Amino acid sequence: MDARTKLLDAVKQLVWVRGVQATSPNMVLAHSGVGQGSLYHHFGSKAAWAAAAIASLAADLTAETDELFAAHATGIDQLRAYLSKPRAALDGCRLGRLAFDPEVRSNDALRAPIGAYFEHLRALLRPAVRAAGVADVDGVVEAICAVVQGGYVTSRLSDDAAALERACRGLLALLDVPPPH
Amino acid sequence: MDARTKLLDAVKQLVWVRGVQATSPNMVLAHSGVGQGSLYHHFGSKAAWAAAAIASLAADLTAETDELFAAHATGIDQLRAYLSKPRAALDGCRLGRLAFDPEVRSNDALRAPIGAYFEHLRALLRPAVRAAGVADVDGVVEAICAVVQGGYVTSRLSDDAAALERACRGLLALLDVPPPH
DNA sequence: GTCTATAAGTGGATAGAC
DNA sequence: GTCTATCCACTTATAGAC
Repeated sequence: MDARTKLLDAVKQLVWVRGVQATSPNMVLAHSGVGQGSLYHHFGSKAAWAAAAIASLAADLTAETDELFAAHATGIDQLRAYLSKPRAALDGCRLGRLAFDPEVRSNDALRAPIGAYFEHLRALLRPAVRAAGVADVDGVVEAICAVVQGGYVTSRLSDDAAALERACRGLLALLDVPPPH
Repeated sequence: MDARTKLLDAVKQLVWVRGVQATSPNMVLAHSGVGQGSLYHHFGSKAAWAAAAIASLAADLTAETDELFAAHATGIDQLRAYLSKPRAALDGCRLGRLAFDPEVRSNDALRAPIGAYFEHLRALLRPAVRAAGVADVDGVVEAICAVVQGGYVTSRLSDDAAALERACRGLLALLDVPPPH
């Protein structure tokens, strides 16, 4: 594995668990086992490696989400699958957790790929929600995105991994989608 | 206004807009107009002033939420009021925005008062949700908390203040609560 | 109580040798 | 491409005078 790959993997991991602001060049070096010279050879600045990591995290999550939606034939099955998927509630969503990171807030190059992921997610959800026969399609699409992101938040703050599951289960009940098996 | 009050007000404002990790003693001095000696006289450390600010922000928000619930007689009206309340979507919830702040995550004295606020909110929501006649009361209570917190997240990441409103409106529709006026 | 001075440690980056 | 050395600013304090 070349140095650039090692660096990018280390940054992705650190950004997921600590965010951008709280990740320092020294941490990246320690976690990647690569030297300082290499970091600044492959990436010109902190903003550069943070942007590369966020773009890669967004690509990963987009691919996983596409796969999940493609694996189910009907809109109802897709909604059930999306809202019942196992999630590491206390770790946070690798993209959503960055919403209030000061360095993400102040740098549109970091924020934009995350916004694009959510726009893509809304596009996947829209036909599924329409199939569920609700009246306010856009409102329910946004509520589904929000319940997952907010579930991560309340789980973390209540130190209770079950809160996210409970919120998703509650929304499925309101959608009148029967739970899995 | 004495120095301690000026300091606490400045810290509360900074923690709201920047979080704990990204707020430095120097910023607190600049925003309060107070000298360095006073800061360390009134608060022994960064953790001390951060804890005082979070406790005070939690007390403020608890009081506002109690007032909102007390102002409405029926559970349905309370749910409508809670989910239609105007919110500064792009600023973030003053408590929820701290969920993934590294200094809050690593310090239970900072996290606990926020967890207590959400527990109090769940207790307010529970009878209202029960009155709405849903089957999965705890699930729907958690979904309501989560949709608000997640609405802040998707609003911020999509740079679209309307996303939070849309999510709340969608959830109200699923709850079969008619919108305000 | 409030001030100024000082300090050890880290963050983010550059320089120049190999 | 990778290494070590060096740099300045800032963070989080502590010390001691007033």
